[in-house]
Amino acid sequence: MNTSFTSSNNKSISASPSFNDLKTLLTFSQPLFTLRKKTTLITNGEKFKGLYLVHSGLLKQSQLKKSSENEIITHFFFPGDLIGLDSICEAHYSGSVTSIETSGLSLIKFSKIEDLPITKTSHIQLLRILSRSMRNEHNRMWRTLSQSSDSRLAYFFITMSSKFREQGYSPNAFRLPMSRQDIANYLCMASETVSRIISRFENEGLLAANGHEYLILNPEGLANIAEKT
Amino acid sequence: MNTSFTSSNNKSISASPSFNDLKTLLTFSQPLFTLRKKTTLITNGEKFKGLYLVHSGLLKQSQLKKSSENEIITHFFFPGDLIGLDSICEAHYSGSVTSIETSGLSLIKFSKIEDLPITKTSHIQLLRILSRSMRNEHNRMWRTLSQSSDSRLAYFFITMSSKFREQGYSPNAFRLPMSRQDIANYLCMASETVSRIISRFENEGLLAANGHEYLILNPEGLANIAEKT
DNA sequence: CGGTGCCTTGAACACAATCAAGTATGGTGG
DNA sequence: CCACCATACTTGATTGTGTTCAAGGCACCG
Repeated sequence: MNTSFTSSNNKSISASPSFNDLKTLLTFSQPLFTLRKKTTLITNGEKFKGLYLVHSGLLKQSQLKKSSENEIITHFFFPGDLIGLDSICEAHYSGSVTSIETSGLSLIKFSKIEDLPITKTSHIQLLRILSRSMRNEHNRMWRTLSQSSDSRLAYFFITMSSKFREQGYSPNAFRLPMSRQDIANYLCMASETVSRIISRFENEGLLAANGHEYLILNPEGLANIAEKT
Repeated sequence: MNTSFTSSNNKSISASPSFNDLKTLLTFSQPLFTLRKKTTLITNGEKFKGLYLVHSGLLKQSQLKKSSENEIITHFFFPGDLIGLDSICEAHYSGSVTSIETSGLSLIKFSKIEDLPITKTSHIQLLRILSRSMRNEHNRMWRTLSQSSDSRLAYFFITMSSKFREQGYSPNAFRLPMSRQDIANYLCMASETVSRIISRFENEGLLAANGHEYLILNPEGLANIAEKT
């Protein structure tokens, strides 16, 4: 493995947008527990138990299609993310959630929203979080739908890059634990296509990839590709 | 025009899921007003003013892509639907909303969520509505992303059919005021593709289309196509 | 070492977009 | 009411992007 890549994303979570908005909610948080890599946290159709807060690691939420056995990944959960937002007010979780890396989690337990003995203010906070995540989803949706594979993948790297920047890590050198197949399922393409485009990006000097380690060499170039149809 | 098609969807709205959940909210509803066909209700980036309740007609919400001039339609709003749910807790609406048919609307006015002097119960109702619409969005998203054009269009007709059934109209004979182009933009395909598939469905005896009037002849057949990849 | 899983690369194919006519339809003015 | 035009819709031919199928490479681990 090439050691010129810096992999420094293993410290505990710091500030994330969710945290400031959710102070009240977090007082309900139960003790932190560890989930080994490639372990299922939530199975498909499981009863809603509350929200999970990710402290470390990486998880994926996926829907399995009945017809074929290929999955579609609807979310990656990074440290600071809340798992289950799309199931608040529902009886069951949607899809299944599995850890990609060994992850640290805590459960914010409530079976129904009414069980939360919290104030009007925190309800508004919840509303705001839901609303924001809805808009993000929406944004991601039409991007994925209407853009070429090239711009989707370029945008993916840009998003990852700013995620690391927000958390105080280098935005230009990071490790993504998910496999090519996972990235492909997230962006709705074949893993071969992901490989091919990454190779091309490397030839064009946009980035360097070594296994799961990535170096962003030309952020502007990537941004240009992400923005064009 | 073939008169064997029954077009009976011009009575006022009846029960819709939203209504039971939103009684409190609806007390804020301002007087009903009329919007002529092909008129803009919300321009892109407009300041958030509140939710609009659709009483009659049909509207579309769309994002325009800067690069090309083709739009992507993110929502159709039928009677009983609320416009602006994805912008609650935001300063601005997302995208623009335009009437396809002459429509009757009322505004539920509030600039910020805090302005709503409503109870904890109604906040929970709002949360529930947001949550549900988030899940529906999600569902639609992965469908559109991962299914073939055939199954997307088949699913579209099935969805429309059950929408009419829910509102007490015939699920097998209805009028859809939107153009082929609108349907295409909603499903993220070319209008030619919509035409072609509809023609094929007609040849296969699944449905009959005459302008904007549609007859569902074989719901099970359509459902089969919708369910397969 | 030999295995297993993941990734890369090549070649052929398929689906849907685009380009290009040609055909209805609806609205307007004479 | 009809002639006309503009717009929407349909259909065909061609192209291109991305999938699928297939083979080979590379690293990790026993």
